[in-house]
Amino acid sequence: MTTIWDVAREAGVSPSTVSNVIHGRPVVKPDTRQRVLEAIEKLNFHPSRVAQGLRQQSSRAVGFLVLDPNPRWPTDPLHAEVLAGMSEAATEHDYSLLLDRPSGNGCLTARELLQPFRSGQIDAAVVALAGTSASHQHVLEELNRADVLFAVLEREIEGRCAYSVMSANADGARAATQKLIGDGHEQIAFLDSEQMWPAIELRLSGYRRAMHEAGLGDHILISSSPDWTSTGGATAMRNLLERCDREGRPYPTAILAGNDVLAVGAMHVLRERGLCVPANIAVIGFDDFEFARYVDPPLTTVRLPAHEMGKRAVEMLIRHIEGDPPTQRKLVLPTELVVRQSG
Amino acid sequence: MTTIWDVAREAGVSPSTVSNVIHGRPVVKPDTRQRVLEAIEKLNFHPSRVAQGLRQQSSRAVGFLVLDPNPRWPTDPLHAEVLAGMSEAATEHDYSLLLDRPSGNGCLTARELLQPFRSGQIDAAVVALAGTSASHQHVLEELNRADVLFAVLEREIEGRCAYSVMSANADGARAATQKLIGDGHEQIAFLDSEQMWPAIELRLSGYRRAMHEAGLGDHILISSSPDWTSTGGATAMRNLLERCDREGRPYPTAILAGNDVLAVGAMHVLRERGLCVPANIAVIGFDDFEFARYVDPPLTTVRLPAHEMGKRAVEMLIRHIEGDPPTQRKLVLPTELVVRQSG
DNA sequence: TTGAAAGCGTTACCAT
DNA sequence: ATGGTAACGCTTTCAA
Repeated sequence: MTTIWDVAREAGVSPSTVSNVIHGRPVVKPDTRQRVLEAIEKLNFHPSRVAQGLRQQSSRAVGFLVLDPNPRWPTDPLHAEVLAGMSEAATEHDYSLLLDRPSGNGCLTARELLQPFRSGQIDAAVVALAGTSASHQHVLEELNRADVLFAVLEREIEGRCAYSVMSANADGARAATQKLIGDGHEQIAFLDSEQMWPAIELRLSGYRRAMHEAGLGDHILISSSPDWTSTGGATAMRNLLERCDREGRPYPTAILAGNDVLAVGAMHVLRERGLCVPANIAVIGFDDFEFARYVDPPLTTVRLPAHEMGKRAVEMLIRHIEGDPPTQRKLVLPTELVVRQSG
Repeated sequence: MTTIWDVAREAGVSPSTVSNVIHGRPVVKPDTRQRVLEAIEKLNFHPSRVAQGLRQQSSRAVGFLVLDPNPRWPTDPLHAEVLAGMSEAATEHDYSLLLDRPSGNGCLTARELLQPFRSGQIDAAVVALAGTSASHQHVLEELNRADVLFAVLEREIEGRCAYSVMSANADGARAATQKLIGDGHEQIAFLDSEQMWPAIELRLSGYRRAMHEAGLGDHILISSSPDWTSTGGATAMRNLLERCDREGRPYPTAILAGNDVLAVGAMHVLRERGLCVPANIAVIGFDDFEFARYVDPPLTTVRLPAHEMGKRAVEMLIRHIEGDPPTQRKLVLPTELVVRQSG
């Protein structure tokens, strides 16, 4: 491996000078700098980030800590979009991005959680929570107690080095529900999942609120998918219809799905049953993922600024690391109802 | 930061002994080990991966080097699936996963490319190429010359530390085309993209071959999307139809899309024009991404073992790192035609 | 403006 | 079975 010593020797200077050149410190005389740069080029030298990390006690890397128990989480469009945003911000600031899914089957220890921080792999992390508020409370407490730097997605949080980046989930769900109510719907069902997730609690509350506000509290109807896949969404939809059949009550005339992936599965089942969207049942999704406008009929949905969330989260963390901590500890980005044809 | 020295002091032993315990070396006496483990627990000690990396000249990290010029690459279902597979394998072997998209706007230098290796951030990388064979040839040469360990996706490669993990793209495309021909289609168009990509060259060749074999060489018809999004696929489809209109020739009766994402956009346009799939035009996709079975009509497509490719690639690399290099330098995984209803 | 040397946390060798 | 110590490659004083 080529080291800073090799470069120093080649350029006839000391390692300190090479270091100064690398970091663009203005102390070096122009022609010395020139000699050093040439040596670097000639020897094809890259400073060891590892040695730098050790010496400076900082890795210039941020982690993506995904607590989702689903090992295939990167294929979830929302996660992917967040990741893309994170990657963009990291690249811009010359930070590395480390993927960190704790091997834990869900119930992970504080040790596991803190390992990447404590071992110096990352300076900070963006945390994607899974489970109910209650269940991940301890995770946040551990992170806070450990005094590590992190940003949580879709969840409020206090703490010395804690940031939160959210979107207006409740508002979005409320707006979507109100839209349906405005269209004359009264039987509006919500599709969520047994796999809880902070944003879903908020979306659910927005739906509930809108229903109550319209005096439709008695019509609140929820069906849960086993997971966050389209197949799960189909299952939830089927269960819902069967429950109505069994209880002899009319089908809902509108569905608000916890996300677009679920909505896609639900629409598939409706088509199977010969139910027409939106004529027989209106469907609204959540997230506005890439395919929302390409399903048939094009999906009305609540747009979530996922890319921006990832980007902003990383930017906040990097600013904090570089000694210019954002004063805004909590960022709430707007959602927007995108009306297409499904509802 | 808690160091190995703190643990040593707490347990009343030397750092070397602590190190031996950490690595489970059988030289330590059981009760010494016990004392050390207690100290580790008590002090909440995590060995610094950075220091380990420096000392052992190995980071226990693999990189995902994505040469795709699209910064939103993680949202591509195929990339996401590969990433999921990589993540799974990395986690299993206690390796970290580093995301590495060279900031380069496409034409990246050898320096940039090798930086993560040379700087000790990663021990090896999975490389997702973009562009034509010719255009990325130099990238592979640089990697080979630098003697770094890597696995290329969807591209054959020779080299001391080079592996390749492919799927049977050409076979898949050929089978899909033959299926269409068997169904009586003669006017079969292929949708590709100006953004070339190794697998697409193979898919295209499979299509061409099947057409020629059936004596349909004159009917080969290709329309290119500007990118690999559904919107691009829609554009390519529109262009194709307009070209037929302009030239007064009949529309193709079948479409083989370069991937499912493109197929989705294409089907959208067909629906817009009142063309019925598959009655008027059959559509076959490629990849079998999650939503393939949920579009309307459910998409016939060629399944690609993307998850497994990512997983196997990382496994090969790790075996090589750990001194047990796989003898098989090239892995070809099978594709499979999944017949649903679109074609 | 440049250089010498200590130290970041760990491991591997050589002693004991 | 355990301990002392010199590296690993870099940055950061401090001195020249």
